[in-house]
Amino acid sequence: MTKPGVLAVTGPTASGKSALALEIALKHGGEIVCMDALQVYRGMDVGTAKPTKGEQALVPHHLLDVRGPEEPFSAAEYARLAEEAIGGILSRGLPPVLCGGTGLYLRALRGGLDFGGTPSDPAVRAKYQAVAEREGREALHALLKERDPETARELHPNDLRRVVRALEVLELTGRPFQPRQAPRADGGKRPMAVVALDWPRDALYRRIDERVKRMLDDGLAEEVRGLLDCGVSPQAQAMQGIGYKELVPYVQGHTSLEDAEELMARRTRNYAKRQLTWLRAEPGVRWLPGDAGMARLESEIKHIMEGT
RNA sequence: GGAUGGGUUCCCGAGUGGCCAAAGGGAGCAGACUGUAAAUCUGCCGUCGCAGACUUCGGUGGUUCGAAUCCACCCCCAUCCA
Repeated sequence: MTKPGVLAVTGPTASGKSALALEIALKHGGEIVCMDALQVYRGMDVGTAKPTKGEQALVPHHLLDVRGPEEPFSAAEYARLAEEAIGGILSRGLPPVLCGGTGLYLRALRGGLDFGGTPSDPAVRAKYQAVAEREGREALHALLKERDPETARELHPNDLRRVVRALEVLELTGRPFQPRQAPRADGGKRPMAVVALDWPRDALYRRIDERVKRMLDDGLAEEVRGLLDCGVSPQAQAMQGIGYKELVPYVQGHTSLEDAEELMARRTRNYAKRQLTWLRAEPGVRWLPGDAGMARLESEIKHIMEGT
C-alpha cells in the first residue's frame, strides 16, 4: 500500500463543497485543510459559512481561525501554512482533503507559485498607492512603463493593485516582476486530484440567494455588529469579504436590510462567476454535477484516499 | 371630473429636431489573475452582419428634408385638487 494522495474539493460558493469534503474525510479517515481566504479569520463564522464546531469535532479542520479579524493575510502565508498542515497529515499516514473556492490558493498549492522570489513591503506599497491617488492611475502605469515596460504592457492602467505590486517587487528586488515565470525554488509541485462541483447557472444562483438568506437568519448582522463593537475597522482586509462589507452600512444604520441583502446576494453571484472562470482555466479539474454526491466518485476517491 | 409630473433598449436613468441604436450605472455573458484574491481588473452587451443594412424610445395619426425629441387625440402611472 502506497501513501495516500491529496484530494481537493472546490467549486463556486454555495456549490456544496464543504458537505462533500466532510463526507469524504469522514468516510476515509482524512482531515480537512480549508482553502479559503476568509475562513482563516477568527470571529467570522456565519458570513464565511465556516464549518460548525460540531463538524469540526467530527473531522479535524486546518487553516481555520488562524488570524484575528484585524490582521492581514496573504496567499504566500496561506501556502506556507497549508503546506505545513498537509505535510503533517500525510506524515501521520492520513489523507488530506483540501476544501475551498479560493482559486489562487489552490494554484499556489499545486503549482508552487514562487512568492518567495517576490517579497512584499506595505510601506513601499503605500508609497505607490499614494502616487496613484495624487497623479492618477495612468501616471503610475507610466512610471511602471518606464522602469519595466515588459510588465507594464501586460497590465491595464486601471488595474491599480497589480501595477502597484509590480512596482513594489521591482523596488524590493531590483528585478522585473515577471509574474508568470517564477517557478518555485524548491521545484515542488504538489500533485493532487481536483474535483470541482458544478451546477446549472440558474440553480447555482438560486442556491446563493437561499444561502444569503440563511446567513442573515443565522445572525450575520449580529456578527458584523459584534466585530465592529470589538473595534474591528470596516477598512480591515477581513471586512472586505462579501457579506461583511455589505452589512456594515446596515449595521451603522445607513441602509435597509433589504438593500444590504440584495447587494450581498448580487455580489456573491458575481463572485461565483469569477470562481468558475478561474477554475475553468485550471488544468486537470474533474467537474462533477453539484448534486451528484459522493457516489459518483467512490472508486477514484478510494484510490486517492487510501492509496493502492 | 380637474391640475401637474411622468411613460426611453432586461432594470435604473440621461437625452428635448439631425452629431442617437440612443450618455451613465446596474444586471447578464465572456475573460484576466504569482504576497489584499470573497480582492483587483478587462471586453461584449437591439438584430443581422465586413463595410453596411434593418427594427426600437406607451399607442395612433400629424408637422418636417429629417422626430425619442414638436403638435393632436388616446392608453397607462404618480402626486395633488374635487
